[in-house]
Amino acid sequence: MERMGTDGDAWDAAWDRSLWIGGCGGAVYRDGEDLGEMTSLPPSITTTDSCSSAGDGGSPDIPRRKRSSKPRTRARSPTQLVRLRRLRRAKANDRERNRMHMLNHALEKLRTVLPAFPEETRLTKIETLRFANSYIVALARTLESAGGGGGDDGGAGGGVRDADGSVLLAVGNVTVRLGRDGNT
DNA sequence: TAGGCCATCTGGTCCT
DNA sequence: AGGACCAGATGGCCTA
Repeated sequence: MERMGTDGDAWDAAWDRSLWIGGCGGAVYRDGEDLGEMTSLPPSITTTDSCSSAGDGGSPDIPRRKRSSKPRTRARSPTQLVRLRRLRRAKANDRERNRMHMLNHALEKLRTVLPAFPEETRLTKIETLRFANSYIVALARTLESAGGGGGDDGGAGGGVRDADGSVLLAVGNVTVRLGRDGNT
């Protein structure tokens, strides 16, 4: 499997140009699984017969209403049902893939607004979320203390003003320096 | 080699 | 019926 880089502008460009898989054609079945050989269908897939009995009145005690000339669902052969199920799965996989890509894209954006780390130490997903949380708390504390407020719940630390006017923020076990112009 | 991280597939559930 | 969201399973890649 090819691993896709998720950094910044190139990713954005690819995303904007919709280069991501645009259909179900690319789906790969694990271990060459062939659903065509399935002998039973999941409960969610019902045959036309069962649908029609339920839909037309349910219990056998109740007199059946006159059948509409147009069936609610088209009759499908088992082969057609298997194909339909495969198609739906492939489409669901595609959507799920895109959903995760969007999630990763958002995570990548979040990384860019967090204080920079050396290139080699790219934050993992969980680290990014935790650090973002601590960072926000620390920034909020700094704002609060700048406005004369107080309060402390033992989480990320507040800011300490440096000699040159920049603010030192304790975010977890990392100290971040915010310059007077707001840069880190 | 074990363990961490990640992408992907999958089935279930809820909602429209 | 179909889409969104979620969590578990699986397998690949990388590093200590």
